[in-house]
Amino acid sequence: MAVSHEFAEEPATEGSSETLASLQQQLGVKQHFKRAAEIYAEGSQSKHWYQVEAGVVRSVILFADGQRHIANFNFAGDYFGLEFGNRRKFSAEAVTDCVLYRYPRRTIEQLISELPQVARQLWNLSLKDLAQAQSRATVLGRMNATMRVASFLLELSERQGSATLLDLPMSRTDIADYLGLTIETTCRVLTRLAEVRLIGIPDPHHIQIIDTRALGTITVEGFDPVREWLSRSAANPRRRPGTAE
Amino acid sequence: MAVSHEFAEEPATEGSSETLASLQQQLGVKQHFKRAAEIYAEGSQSKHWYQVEAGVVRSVILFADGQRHIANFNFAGDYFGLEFGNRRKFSAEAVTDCVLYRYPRRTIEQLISELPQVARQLWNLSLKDLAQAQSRATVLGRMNATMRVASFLLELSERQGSATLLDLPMSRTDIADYLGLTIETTCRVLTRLAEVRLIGIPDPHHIQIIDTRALGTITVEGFDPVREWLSRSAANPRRRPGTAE
DNA sequence: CGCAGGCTTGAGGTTCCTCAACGAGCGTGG
DNA sequence: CCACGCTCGTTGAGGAACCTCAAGCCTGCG
Repeated sequence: MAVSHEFAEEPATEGSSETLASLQQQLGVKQHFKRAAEIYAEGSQSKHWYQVEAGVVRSVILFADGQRHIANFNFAGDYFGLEFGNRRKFSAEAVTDCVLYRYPRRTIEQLISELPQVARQLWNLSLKDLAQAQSRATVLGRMNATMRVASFLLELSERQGSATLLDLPMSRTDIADYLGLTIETTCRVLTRLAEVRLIGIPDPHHIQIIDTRALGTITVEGFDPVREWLSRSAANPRRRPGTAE
Repeated sequence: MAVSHEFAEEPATEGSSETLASLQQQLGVKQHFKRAAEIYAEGSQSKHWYQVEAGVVRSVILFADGQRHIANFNFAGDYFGLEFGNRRKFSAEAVTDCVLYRYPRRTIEQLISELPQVARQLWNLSLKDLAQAQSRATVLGRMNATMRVASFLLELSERQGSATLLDLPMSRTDIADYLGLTIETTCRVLTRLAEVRLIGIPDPHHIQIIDTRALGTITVEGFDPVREWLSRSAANPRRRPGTAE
């Protein structure tokens, strides 16, 4: 029931989001998935699409050589599973226990012809996904490890209402596969960001963002405090403030 | 009542695309752009969308540190410039001299409400762009330089009707910025692929694909003939690759 | 002929990956 | 209760891949 203000951020839509949201009672089937459960498999028929009511879902693709790539994380309110073509290009898995609404795909045709507003909303959802996918392509194509992690943290922060104490429900491996890094590099960067006091890591699944602005500077300008810190400590091996030893 | 046509199958562009295509005479304005001309600028208002009639267009984003990323190349028949939000996130530039149809964005609203088929087609275009953007994210996130170049050549081949003699209208710099590599690395990989006889390079803007299957193997399984060739030539300088032993 | 721009190639350096080990948390069973 | 195995996260050492810097080449053009 707590589903209300999904994609109401941009004024681009004329406040008609009620139309789409109101459908979930009529058409949606509520489903529960345990952590790590598969919601649908890569290559299977795309007969449904989904909305996350609670929990987190990841879209995963596996390579022949064993590599894994995560295309997206879907949080409460997000829609997913709308694809072109009849075959899934990614599998969807529950990162945490989660609750989903499931919609039959074939009703889309009716929705579109009967409710132009819904058609517009569905299209807008895809356009937003497109913008996000393009943004990720630039991240993966042009950013170094520190920038990628910083952008991930900021993205997560936005998704959580600009919170500074972030909840990281996914594993380090998930983050690495999302950012095109190895788990080791991901770990190291997080450690370094904590060492330079841009973030705090109270426990592996929570991150306190201390300096949002500096994190933004990293992603935009490529300034790398990790490297900065390394050269500083090399030039001036005096112990940094804060760390025991 | 129910539309029997389920979902558009594989041949998505054909069949119902007449509706959308037939609009270009009524609504489209034909425009010409010289090579390297800017069609629209990053940050400008998105008041139009386009279809390429002839030539090639690139979508470009610039970073504060001077880095450049190409989100997409658009060839004859492609649509581009449909975005979420009112501001361009990328600029569009003519790779070659080109001819475009320009459509006013505001007519979309009318089209959608009056012609559900058109709404469906527009949405499908975005879904295809989305799939392609996600595919590129995995390429940039998980493939090494050789795999990226190979996948680029195959993509180009498909776009050109599975041709084996490819036309490369864009510069090496463009390719590098599209693949998230430097121009030097791009050059080197192409040279190596030619040395191992997977491709031929009659001139810098044409590439002959000699072994499509092997190129596919590179992208799918990660097998790297460049590396293979390097180690072989080190161990046995006269042996030619291509036959397993 | 000289110049400019795009392409190619080489040498050296940096980043990130690979391999390896270790520790913390946690459920299971003795 | 502790021992044990297991997963996940963290850290270090060394190497590979790619980038940076630099030079040389080719073609087209004034």
